[in-house]
Amino acid sequence: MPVEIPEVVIDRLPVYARALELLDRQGHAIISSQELGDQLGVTPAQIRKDLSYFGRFGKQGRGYNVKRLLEELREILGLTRQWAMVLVGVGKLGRAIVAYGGFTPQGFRIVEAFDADPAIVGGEVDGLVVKPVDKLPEVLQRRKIGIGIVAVPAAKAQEVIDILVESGVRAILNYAPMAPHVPPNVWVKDIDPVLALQSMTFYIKNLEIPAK
Amino acid sequence: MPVEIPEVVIDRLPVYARALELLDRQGHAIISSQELGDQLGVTPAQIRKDLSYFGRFGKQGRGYNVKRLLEELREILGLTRQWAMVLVGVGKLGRAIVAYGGFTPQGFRIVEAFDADPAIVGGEVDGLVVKPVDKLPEVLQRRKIGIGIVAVPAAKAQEVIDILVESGVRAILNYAPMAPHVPPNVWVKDIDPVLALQSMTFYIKNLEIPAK
DNA sequence: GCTACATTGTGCTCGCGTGCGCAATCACAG
DNA sequence: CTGTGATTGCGCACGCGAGCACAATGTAGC
Repeated sequence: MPVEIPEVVIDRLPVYARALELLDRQGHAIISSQELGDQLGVTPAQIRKDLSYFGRFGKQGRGYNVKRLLEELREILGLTRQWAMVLVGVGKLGRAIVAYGGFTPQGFRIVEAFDADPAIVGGEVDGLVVKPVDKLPEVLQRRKIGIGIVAVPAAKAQEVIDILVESGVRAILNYAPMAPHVPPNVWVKDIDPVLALQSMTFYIKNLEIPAK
Repeated sequence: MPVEIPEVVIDRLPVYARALELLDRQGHAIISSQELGDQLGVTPAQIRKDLSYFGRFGKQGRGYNVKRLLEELREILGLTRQWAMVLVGVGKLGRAIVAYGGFTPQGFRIVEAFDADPAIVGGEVDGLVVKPVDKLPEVLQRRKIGIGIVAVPAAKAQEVIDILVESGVRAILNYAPMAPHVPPNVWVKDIDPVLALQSMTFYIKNLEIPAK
């Protein structure tokens, strides 16, 4: 089974997992690819094809056992363990990220915070003492942390990313509005609401009356 | 020129625009597709093909005039005007979004804020008085606002999205962790850091020592 | 246990986006 | 004004992902 799995497929798996979590909480024991597809806005064939990369989880004539499939997906995605993360950049955005309650229930936890500004270093955010960026390599390697969150100004971001990569981080969640350069064994996902807005305006620009 | 333009192309244009802004600020007057591609991590052919959907902006043997191309892109994307937006959901996340300084310099401004919680309604955030969600349709139609930001709990999000759509909103920036349903003439982009993390763990799950 | 029905798993096709390769074109030097 | 060098614009081909369609298979009812 050494078939190369397309990245788009991997990107969809967490979406399926989330839907299954909800279905489970709602008490649904079984679901068909048709129903799941309707809920998520994808074709049933898409779902079946995606899942078939990893095994045969369904039963003909019935569908998928919700709990079972959810567990399989969590296993595939590596979500059965806790993930420790470091935050770099404890400005306004960084503080909002720390305060964001969405990570912890999914097993992601920020365990260290860093900043370059001496005025911020030493301070406390949500129980974490902010450390200077110089200490990043040491702390990362000692604690074997694999995920970094970048919330520094765009101009400083590549520098920070380089340090994270050199310190052994393998996944980066980048909030800085820039295009990161990383080696092929490191994964980056950008969180960029402005880019999202700027592409949507293309479609609506002719249809909206300018705001005064 | 009624050629259908792929959505992926539209998604890349803001990325080009941002790079050009930086180049302009740095004093570069001209840039080739090769150089721009190197900076952004895309192939030069990609950039040239994308731009060719909209016109001929370059000069053979030279490259692209940075200021000129930036202006063209801003025009294409509808970024030459101000965009008014409404925020729905003034909890912790909503407040962080209002406080986020990245929208305004790009011409996007939150001009109204709504919430369902009576304890929040009437309060003030960043100069905006929070209004009850029942007032959404009225305010949206009167002020002709075309963009909505959703920052309510997942369970309430579809309901809010339905109201936004009915009230004439054409673009939605969705921070709720769910899969929205909208008619084909409405555009949605999801901002979902957890999904981003959950797909990256697939690639690094075998390589990281579990955090204790 | 047999029949009718539903839904999966998958081979295959189709369409679209990506990138190649080259002709067209522009700047500049001499 | 002609030659050289560089870079664009674009026709075309390739590859990959999405979805169709059907055989395989499990379930439930009688």
